[in-house]
Amino acid sequence: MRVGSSIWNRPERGTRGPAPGHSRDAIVAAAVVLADAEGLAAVSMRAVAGALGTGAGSLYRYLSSRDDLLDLMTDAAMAEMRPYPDGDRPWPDAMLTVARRQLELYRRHRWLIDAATRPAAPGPNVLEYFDHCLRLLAPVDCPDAAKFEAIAMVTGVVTLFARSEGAYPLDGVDPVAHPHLAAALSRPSSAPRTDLFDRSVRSLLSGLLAPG
Amino acid sequence: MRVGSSIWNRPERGTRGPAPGHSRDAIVAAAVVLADAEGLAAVSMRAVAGALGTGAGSLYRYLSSRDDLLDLMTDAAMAEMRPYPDGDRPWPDAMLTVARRQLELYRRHRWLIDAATRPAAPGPNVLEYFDHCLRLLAPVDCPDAAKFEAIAMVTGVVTLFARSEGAYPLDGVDPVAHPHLAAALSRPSSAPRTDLFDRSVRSLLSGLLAPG
DNA sequence: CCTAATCTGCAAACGGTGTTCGCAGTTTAA
DNA sequence: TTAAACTGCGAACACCGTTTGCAGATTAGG
Repeated sequence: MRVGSSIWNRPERGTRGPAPGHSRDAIVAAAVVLADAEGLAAVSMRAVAGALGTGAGSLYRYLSSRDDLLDLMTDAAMAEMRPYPDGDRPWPDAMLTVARRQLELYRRHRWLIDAATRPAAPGPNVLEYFDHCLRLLAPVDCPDAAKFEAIAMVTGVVTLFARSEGAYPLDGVDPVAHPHLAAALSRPSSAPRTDLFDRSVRSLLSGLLAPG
Repeated sequence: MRVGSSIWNRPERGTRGPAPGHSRDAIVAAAVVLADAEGLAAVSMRAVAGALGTGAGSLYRYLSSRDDLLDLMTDAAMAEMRPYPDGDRPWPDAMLTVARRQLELYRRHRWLIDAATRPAAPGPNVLEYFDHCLRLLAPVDCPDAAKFEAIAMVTGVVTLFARSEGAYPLDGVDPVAHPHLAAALSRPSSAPRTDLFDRSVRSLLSGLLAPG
């Protein structure tokens, strides 16, 4: 994890040579279109290059790996988190607003769930996200480390919810082997709780950011 | 998601033909050893077959795809969750114990973080896990749906913690672009909170399982 | 017991992937 | 003007999951 070799501080091109026919932004934009339409697995170097009318090998003039492309895609999507709410509301409300925006972002770009979960060096828009969350948490009286952890946990919970929205329901459970499970599944489900997301975020925040 | 074609109710072999030289369990065990040592990406059909002294194509006599193998690996690892705690302790303590066991499981098999996150039909040991959690939550007075959601959320938070333990620290943040972030990173971190995991799980449980 | 159906192991092949490399041509710095 | 550095490109490499065809072994049914 040498920061010097990261995609975020490597220049897009040198000063010599002919003008490049493409750009990082154009490549990333094409990859995002592809991922939105057909999922992250469809984002192959050949497919992205094909969308730009070139060959797979040519992309390596702009990126050093497919992982770089995924990092750039992730950061480009995080730019859609703007604008961030002001700090004039109670901080739990403001954080919940940010979390909701993020959940909508994950719905808009389902591939982000996988792309953002991958270990990677955070790009400028991810850093901006962290920075704004810290700003919203400024009135909270607790150690910085706890704030970091709380932000990371809220972010993670958003991904959990986004993931769960595409999950399959349980079915065909053996009532002998798993009695409690079968019983719970056989009971008619009462009214769905629409506020599950809000409750999760709020209880996590209050639990992790208690003063001390 | 036809349950009839799932790996969990397909017989391992028919009645005719010579005795097979391998077994699903042996294949899964070899794959787990490989994943423990070199990660999930190293679990290729060729590598697993090589560890068993055969060819990649031969594995398809026992499994129908690599996804099947990953499903079997996941369920095999979940078997290590046993034994489950009794229901004679307060349910938040019991659930926390289960969550801690799961975190240890994820530390032992880091590949499980990725394998279990993948959408898949739950195997018998995963169903058993759910069943035991529901048993522990039997004294709680709230809808079954809320219990399902709480269990899923606790499970997800465990994966979040397991993932975060392998993350890289932030570094080299521009104090002009991200003032709050740079300030928080420059302040000396106080004593680490060792009870972050417990607090997260407990606050989630209390927030999601409030009576009603 | 014999035949036919079925299974096993194996090696080769297919289409796909990310990535590297060499080459020809173009632009710029010195 | 020369040399360095860059561009695009296509072929190639080493993998990957999976399919297929075949020889040999086993078993079920008559």
